[in-house]
Amino acid sequence: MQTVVSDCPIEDVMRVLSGRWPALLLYYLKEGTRRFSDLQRDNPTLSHRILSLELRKLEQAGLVARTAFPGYPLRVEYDLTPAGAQLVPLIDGLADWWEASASLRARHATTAEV
Amino acid sequence: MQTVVSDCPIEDVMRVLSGRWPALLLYYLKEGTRRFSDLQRDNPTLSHRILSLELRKLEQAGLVARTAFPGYPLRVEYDLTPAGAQLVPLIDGLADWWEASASLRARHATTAEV
DNA sequence: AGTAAATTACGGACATTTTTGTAACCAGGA
DNA sequence: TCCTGGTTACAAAAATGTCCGTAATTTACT
Repeated sequence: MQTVVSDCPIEDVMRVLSGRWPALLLYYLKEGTRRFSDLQRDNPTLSHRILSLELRKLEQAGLVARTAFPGYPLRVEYDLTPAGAQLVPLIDGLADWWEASASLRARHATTAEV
Repeated sequence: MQTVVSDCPIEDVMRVLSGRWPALLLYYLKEGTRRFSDLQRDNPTLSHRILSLELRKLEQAGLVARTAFPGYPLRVEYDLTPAGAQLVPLIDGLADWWEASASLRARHATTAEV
């Protein structure tokens, strides 16, 4: 997913949102500021290395802001940027569509055919 | 991206939309009925094997309908299902958000910092 | 006082799994 | 023979994970 094959902006969007974690992380962050370890505890199946990589990706995309505090045990906080906050309702929309269209999808799904 | 780690429907949504092709294919299909070979020509960098797999994924998810006609040179048509058609505007929303938030994202992006 | 251990947020090397792609093959007509 | 819409076997690449190390400081123990 590195080369661009169309000029649609949707391709850039999916480059950032693709994968299991980005949308989920945005969901956790929409609740407010979270520390690295909070996010780690929130989803135990996500290794800290991947968490780190995903956060960096979201940061570079400008959706998440990282704030590091100097001090004893390190402390780093993550928040949504304004752009990230704007995105959240759109993702909510997708989730709502998924639930609302469940019967519609089931009717047309391959596996549902008799 | 096969195991479920949360109970959020967004995870199911991303399982279907993740990757470079799903959103793009929906975009082509929103213009109307497309044949396999049409979609192949529309994006030349997509191998016909992957096209086949992606279409099958979208079909199983109930977003795309496949219609095979009997006959000489095979003919198979793909269309959006009602659920798929409902999804398109949401994807458009993401694309719009991406363009509208460009400056906002740039301001917060890691690489933009001085 | 000295030493060991814990905490937090990573980074690097490496292994494994998943995804994506390539090449070749099939059917059944025109 | 070519066309269409696939499939299968195999190869490459990308995503994801495990394990270990590091920094600086507090706490725990003796």
